Amino acid sequence: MRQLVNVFKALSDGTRLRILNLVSERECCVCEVMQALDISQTRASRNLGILRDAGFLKMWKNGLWSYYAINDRGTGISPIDLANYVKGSLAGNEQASADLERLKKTVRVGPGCTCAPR
Amino acid sequence: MRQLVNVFKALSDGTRLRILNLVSERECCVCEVMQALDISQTRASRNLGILRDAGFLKMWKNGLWSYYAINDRGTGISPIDLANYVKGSLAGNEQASADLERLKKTVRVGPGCTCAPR
DNA sequence: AAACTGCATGCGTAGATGCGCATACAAGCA
DNA sequence: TGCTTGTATGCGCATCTACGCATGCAGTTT
Repeated sequence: MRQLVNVFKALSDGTRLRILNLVSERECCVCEVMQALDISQTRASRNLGILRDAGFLKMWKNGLWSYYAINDRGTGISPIDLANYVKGSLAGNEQASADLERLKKTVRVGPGCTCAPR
Repeated sequence: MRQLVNVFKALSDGTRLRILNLVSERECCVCEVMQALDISQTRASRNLGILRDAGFLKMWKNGLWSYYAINDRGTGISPIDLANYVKGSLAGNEQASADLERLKKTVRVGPGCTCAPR
């Protein structure tokens, strides 16, 4: 659960989406990201690190430079099927399973509470 | 961009992931979510609203009750291909396009900065 | 009409987040 | 060994976020 939340947190920032857009094009070092996005070094480095920690990017060093690229060994994760994705990801989750169990025991509070959509 | 960020922000919370897990099972009214997740009414209502605003859920009222269900008319989005998804989503984005343009004009600062991975 | 019920929301607060500044660090060069 | 350079990080601050409390509101029941 926490891991899944962190994956989405990593994507919850415009700067990081822009970085992913860049790095999807080709691998980049920090200075290239700074220039391409016109952002500070701190900002570039920090957000690249967040994306790496979340599993989206891999990083390697070559001399003074740190290179970042899409992590092809990442955990597989599109908003139409995202709800389904979430459901699937929580399939073995203890808390989520418990939620589903309690859902079954849920009391339909009112008399008219029979859920008729549309 | 902002819209895409909001989609991910909506997913950046454990309570909301749990709610999605529930509502994927079947439509729910607020009181059911409260009970199944063992959370307050305020918390259930607010997070259901956030998921609705982000496009994940549809909502309809029936008497006193508000029902929520997966919005099947949502914009299509899945972390293996999520980076690719982001890239695709930003394809027509003005800022992202400008980023890519500036990337082309990027100066490779150092002499050894020729990006040799692995 | 009054009381009740399920849900939404303004407000306040504690904690999380983004990022600039300054600095640390490691690698290359003189 | 110093000096330079590309990158990482501790700290502080402004802002955002989640959520409880209290209350508002609409629909139902009596």
